[in-house]
This record gives sequence, structure tokens and C-alpha cells, in this order.
Amino acid sequence: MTPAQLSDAVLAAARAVLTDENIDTAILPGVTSVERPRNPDHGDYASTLALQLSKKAGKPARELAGKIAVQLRRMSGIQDVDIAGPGFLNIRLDAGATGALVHDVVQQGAAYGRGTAMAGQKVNLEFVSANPTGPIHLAHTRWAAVGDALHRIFVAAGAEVASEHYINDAGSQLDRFGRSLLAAARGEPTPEGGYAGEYIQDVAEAVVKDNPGVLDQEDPLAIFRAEGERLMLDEMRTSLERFGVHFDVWFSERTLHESGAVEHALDELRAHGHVFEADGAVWLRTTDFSDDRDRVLIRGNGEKTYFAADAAYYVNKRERGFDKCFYLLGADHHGYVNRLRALAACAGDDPDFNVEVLIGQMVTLLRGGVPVRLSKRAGTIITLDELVDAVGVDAARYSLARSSTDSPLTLDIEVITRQANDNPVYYVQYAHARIASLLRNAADLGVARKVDYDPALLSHEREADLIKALGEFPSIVATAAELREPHRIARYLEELAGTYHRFYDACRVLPQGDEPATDLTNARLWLVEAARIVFANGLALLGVSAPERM
RNA sequence: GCGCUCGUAGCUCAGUGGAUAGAGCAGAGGACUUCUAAUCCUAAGGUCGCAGGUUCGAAUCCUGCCGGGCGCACCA
Repeated sequence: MTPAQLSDAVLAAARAVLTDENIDTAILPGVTSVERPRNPDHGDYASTLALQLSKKAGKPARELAGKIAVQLRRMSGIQDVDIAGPGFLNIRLDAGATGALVHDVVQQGAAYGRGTAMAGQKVNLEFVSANPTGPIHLAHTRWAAVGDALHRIFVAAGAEVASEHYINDAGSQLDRFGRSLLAAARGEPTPEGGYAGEYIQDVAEAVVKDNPGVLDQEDPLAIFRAEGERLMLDEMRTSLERFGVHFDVWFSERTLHESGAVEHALDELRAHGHVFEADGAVWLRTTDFSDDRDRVLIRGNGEKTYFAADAAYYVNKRERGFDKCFYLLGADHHGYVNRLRALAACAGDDPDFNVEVLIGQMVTLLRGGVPVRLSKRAGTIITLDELVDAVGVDAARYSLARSSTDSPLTLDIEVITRQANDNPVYYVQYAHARIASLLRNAADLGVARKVDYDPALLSHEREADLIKALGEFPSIVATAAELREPHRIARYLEELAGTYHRFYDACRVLPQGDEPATDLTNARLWLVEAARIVFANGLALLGVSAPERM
């Protein structure tokens, strides 16, 4: 029996009780859930439904719980139901009902964990969006790992998802970048406000190599700017792909200006009546929608602002059919939240539905316990490539994805490079590798999983723990999608790994010596295969590999 | 000053109103002739920043305060 099936059973039992008592069943929630109590004395699953209904029903919670329990005890698969504390329902399943869940997992295979909570939603995920004036560095990396995991989780929840990387290639930063490259190629010092760092020299040399005689041309700056951007974008794309992060769309800000999309967006906003002129500039009255000040779209000198391009990009996304536009931003950009939401409202949309801005707290980098100040212009950056070189893709992605983006993260370069084995990712991956090894041994012994198994044989406490843990996976995925929190997958996998290792420690799977394979061997092979599937599916959602050997 | 955000074990962090607040790492002790010991077991470690409030029940929700981070452009 799956947790979802049991939850439905609890709801049905409560409905029957309310009907008997002549209480309006409208007080029932649409769905309820059962939780897995930490304390084994509290049963396999627990429900708080009686506590929730008590006030609305006008009955003591314990009395309601007692009546619900009577109903539940009649159902097959339920061994016993206790009432505890103020009105908890503590439910115990029989071994057969618990063990039957293994079959579901194996049968669904790679699809186990997928759901339909976001079915029909067309989602746009914009993240990283690093300026093409330098390599991808650590400040971008958190959302690279988490955003890509979110992409995978949303897909698992049934959404249609496109990930996009916005390229800020229309402003003055690229001019500064181009001037810095030109200066480097000429052996001159970094210009005022320009970019420093070794990569500038490398890119400058690459431009010269690809464009012989460029320094003698009439407008070398234009070539350095354009070629530098091209090389930088290639490098960013390569770094991200190596990190396992693929963007469906790389969207150029410049094309918004060139295609007339900005003008088009201004027309849209004007049509909704939120555009006005003042002090020689054109403004969007975002204060109509709880922004703390209005925003300039066209400056007094006639130039469109960055915000105007933002507006055009948003309108463009909506016109491409995306219902939900996600912006995954760093905490240093949290001031954008209100204006992005107000922008959507000014375009006639519902900011509570069409826009979602997720703020990731800063990653503080330590080296030997001392904070490292990251500055692209000063050249003191840690790049994504350097991080991957040091710890590998799996450890890097996992350590960034395993904690909530709400909490500031501190990474010590020395610790993550020196003590890579401390990373919990290895604990999880090892569980998968152990299973893979066991299954190889089974094949060598000629012990194959049969077409079916007897679920009642999986009655050991460690087996029951493992099965119940496997049964939680779909709701973990659904919750991770609903709350936009990929770290829940990682934390779940760590718990599951512990549960698996304890099972492995207590329960021998394969026959030893001359012993024959038994029905228990077969049942445990089913269980082990189910565990392998969940580890593989869970790690895949995080973009982390599930190794066959370690 | 205004706004956003964070504060949980020595460290890094979990904990979408539920029962005795957890994990990993570090440190102490134990378990390998046995399917991978990158594992398992035991013990130790806490004023959930502080103070009120809401209620059957608060680390979680509300208010205030303290402390850290970040943001408040006709920059991008």
C-alpha cells in the first residue's frame, strides 16, 4: 500500500464517520496525507486528520480519532490503528501490504516518482544569465546547479519547461570589455572601468589569433568586442554543459532592440495605461503595483533602459506561450522582485501566477577560513571550471543543491578540495554502487529476479523501513516541485542511503556458499532493485551520476 | 533611514503548526575469514538569537528588539 492510497483510505474513513454522525462532510479537506513518525512506537504511518477536524466538527479529537480508527481497522492491509496523544492516528500495516509497494516501484522504473502536479503548465526558467564579459564563476554556480535541478524536477512533476540564459549584450559593459581586450592585445594597461584578470589576456590573444591583422584595421574595437563576446559565450556554454547544465535558449538582449520587440512591448504597456512621460523621459508607473518607485523605460537622451529590455523580454516570453516565468536571482538582486512583478501587472498579467522570482542567498567563499572577495574586474574570481577541476561535477553540484537557497552558504575552498570524501554525495552514490555490485554478483551466481515475489516475506524491520522510505519518493518529488526546493531530493536521498545501508547490514540478500536461492532471496532482489531505481531517479533529478562502481 | 533576507549542535546545514528538534563532518569508543568498511553500532554534543503574542500544540505563524548579509540609479 502506498502512502497516497493510505491517505485516501483515511479520508474515506473520516467521511464515513462524519456521515454517521450527521456532520457536513464539506469540512473535510480535499486531500490529506500521512506522515512517517520518527518514533517507531507511533506506527508505520500517522495521520493528524482527527486533530484538524475536531474544531470544525465540534467533537473532541480523540473521539473522532477513535471512530475513524474503527473504520480503518476493517480495511485489508491495515494491521492495527492506535489513538495517541491529543488525537493522532497511528497506523500499522501488515507486511504484505507494505511489501506490495516494491512491485509498484520496479514496474514503474525510471518513471517512479513522476507526477502530474504541474501537468499542463508551460514554464520558463531563466537563470545564470551571466554577462558575456567573463567566465562563469562561483556566484552563478549555485543557481546553475539548483536551477537545472529545478528544471528536471518540474519536468518530473509534469510541466513543460524551457530553461533560458539571457545575454546582456546591449549595454556599455561589452564596450568596456572590448576596450579591455584591445588594451591587452596592445600591451597597454587596463583602461579605466575595464576588466582585469588573466582571462582578458587569453581572450585578447585568441581574438588576435583568429583575426590576423586585427590591430591594424580601421575599427579594431568593434572586432574585439564582437569576437570577444563570441569566444566568451562559447566558453560559458562549454563550462555549463560540462557541469551538466543545458539551456534550451540563449536569448540575446540585443535582438530585442534590433527586432523592434522593445517598441512592441512599450506599445503593449501603453495600451494598458501605465506609461507616462516626465522630465523628458518615458516611465512605467510600477508604483501602481507596489513597486517603491516608478521605472524609466526611455531616458532623456532617447536611450532605452535595461528595464525596457526586461519588459520586452517578459512580453516576448508570454507571447511564446509561457504561463509561468521564473526568475532565479541572487540575493544582491532582490530589489528587482517588486519591479518584475509590477511589470507583469502593468502588462495586464497576474504577478502572483505568471511571475515567480526565487532569491538565492549568497555563497560565501572561504579560503583557509578567510572570506574571498569575488570581483570580476579585479580578477579575483573562482570560476566554475576551477571548482569542477577541484572537486568534480558530482560533488560540486550536490554540495550546491543539498541546502535551501534561502540559507546563505559557506564553502571553504580548502575543505571542499582537500576533503572531497566528506561530501554526503558519496554516501548516497555508494549506496547505489553497492546495489549495482550486488546485482552483478547475483548475475554471476545465476540468481535472477523472478516474475513475481511474495511481499509478506519482506517482514524484517529493516526491510519494512526501506520499503516505507521508498514509498515516500513520489511525494518528496511533488513537494520539491511545489515548493521549488530541489534540496529536498538530496536530503531524502541521504536518509534513504542510511536506511539502505542499515538494511544491507542486517539482511543478507544473496545465498552464501552452497546455500540455494530461496523465495526470500527473490523477494530481497525485488527490494534491492526497487532501491536502485529510487537512487538512480533521485540522483538524476539533481543532475548527479549514479555510479555502477566506486 | 526605508526595504528584503538570514540567525538551529564545535563546523556545514535539514526540519511546508504535530509527538522526545535531526543528518553529515569533526572529536570519543566499538564491529571486517561474510553480497563494496566510501559501511554499521554506541555514547557525547542544543537557551532553535532575545522577549512577548496567536492555539489543543510554535524552531515553524504574528509583533517588537538584537546581530549578520544584501538592496534602495534616466548603471548594466
